[in-house]
Amino acid sequence: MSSTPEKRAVRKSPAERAAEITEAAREIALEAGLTALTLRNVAARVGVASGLVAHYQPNMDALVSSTFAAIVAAETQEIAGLLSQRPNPSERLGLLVETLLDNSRLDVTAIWVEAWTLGRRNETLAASVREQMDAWQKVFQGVVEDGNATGAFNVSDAAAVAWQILGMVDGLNAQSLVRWDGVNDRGTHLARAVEGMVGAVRGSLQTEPRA
Amino acid sequence: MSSTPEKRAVRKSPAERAAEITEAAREIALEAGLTALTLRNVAARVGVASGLVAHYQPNMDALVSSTFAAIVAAETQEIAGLLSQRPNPSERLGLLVETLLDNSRLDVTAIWVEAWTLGRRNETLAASVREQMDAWQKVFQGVVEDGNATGAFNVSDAAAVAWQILGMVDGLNAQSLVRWDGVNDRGTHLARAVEGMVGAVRGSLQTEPRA
DNA sequence: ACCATTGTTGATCGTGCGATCAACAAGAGA
DNA sequence: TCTCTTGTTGATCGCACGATCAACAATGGT
Repeated sequence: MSSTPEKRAVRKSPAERAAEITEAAREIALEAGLTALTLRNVAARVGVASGLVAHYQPNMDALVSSTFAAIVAAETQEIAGLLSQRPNPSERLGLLVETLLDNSRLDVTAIWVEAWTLGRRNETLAASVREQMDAWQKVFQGVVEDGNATGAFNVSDAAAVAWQILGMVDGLNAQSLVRWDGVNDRGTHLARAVEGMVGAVRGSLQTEPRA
Repeated sequence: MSSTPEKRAVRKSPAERAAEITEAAREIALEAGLTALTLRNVAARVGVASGLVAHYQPNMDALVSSTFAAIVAAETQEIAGLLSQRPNPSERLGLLVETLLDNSRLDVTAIWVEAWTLGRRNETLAASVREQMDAWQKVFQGVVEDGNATGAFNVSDAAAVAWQILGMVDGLNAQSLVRWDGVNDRGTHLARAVEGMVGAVRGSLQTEPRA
C-alpha cells in the first residue's frame, strides 16, 4: 500500500508558504466556490495542518475576499489587454461583449454571483466587490468614451452607460450559470442592445472583425 | 417582569401549523436570505420547538426551495397582472422594464441571486429556479410576440430575445444590490437597449404612458 | 556541536447546523 | 370521566466551522 500521507510538512519560508496558501485558495474557489474556502479545506490542499493556514491569515473573511479580488482582477486585466490590441472602439466593444459571453469563464462568473450574496455578511468582501466592479466599469467606460470621441457612438453619460452594459453582461452570464442551454445567439442579441444604448449604427458592433 | 416566553405552544391543526411554518419561512427569507432558513430560526419565529419544524418538512432543502418558489412566483404573478392592464405591447414592455428596476423589490432580487449559487448544492432548489425562470421568460416572450404581431417590434426569435431581456434585468437588479448609488437613469438606458434589441423605434418604450 | 529562532502541529473550545426519537400532554370521542 | 390519538417537546447525535495555543522540531547562526 502507498505510504500514509501523514508526514510532517517540509519547512518553508513564510513567503513561499503564504504563496502556496494563496494559490490553493484560488484553485478551491474556482472549483468549488468561495463557500468552500475553509481552514481545513485549504490546509488539506496545501498539505499542512489547519492551524497553519490560520497562522498566515488574520481570519477567513480576509482570505475569502483577497481570493475573490485576485481571481477577478486577473480576469479584468487579461481582457483589458486583449482590448488594447483592437484598433477602433466599435471593434473593442464588440470584442468585449463577445468575449464575456463565450461561456469560457463560468467559474469566474459563479464567484461573482457568490460574492454578491456573501458580501451581505462579510464587509471586507463587500468592499472588495465594489472595488472590482469599479475596475470593470472603468474598462467599459473607456471604450464608450473613445467611441464618443471618434463619433462611432453618441452617448451623453458614458459612466452610466458603462454601468448598464456591465450589469447586462453580468446578468446574462449569471443566467448561463443556471440555464446554459437554449439561447445561443447571445452575443448577437446583446450587441444589438448595446448598439441601441450607445447610439451606434445597427450592426456596427461586429462579433468577428470581418465576416 | 414579563413572563418568560418558554410556554408550551398551543396545539393546532396540521394545516394551520404548516401554514405558520410556511409564512415564517417566507418572512425570514425576505429579511435575512435563504441561508437564514434554519430549523432553529424558523422554529423560534413560529414559537415552537425545532423538532416540530422538521416534523412538518421532509428536509430543509425542500423548505428552502419551496419558500423560494412561493416568493418568486408571487412576484411574477403580481407583475403579470399589472401588465394585462396596459393596452399595447410598447407600453407593456416599458412598464415591465420600469417596474422591475424601481428598486422596490431588492429583497426578492437578493433571493434570486442567492438561489443561483445555492442551487449548485441543492438540486431541488436548482429545479425550482429553472422553473421560475421559465415562467418569467414566458411573460417577456408574450409581450415580445404581441409586439411582433402588432408591428411595433421586429424580432425573428422572440424566445431568445425574451431570455436576453430577462438576463439584462436580472443583472441590473443584482448590480443595484451592491451598488445602489451612482446610476439613476437605469430605466431609460435599459429602454434604449431593449428598443435596439426588439427593433422598436428609438424612444417608443415610454416609461410613463404620456410625458 | 550547540542553541535560539521560528515554522508547524494537532488537540481543543465554543458555536451552529440537520436530523432523530422517546417521552409528554392536549383534546376529542367513547 | 376515561382513553386513545396525535401534536409537541427537547435532549441528543454526528458533523463542520473558525479560532486558539502549548508543544514540537527543523534550521541557520555561532
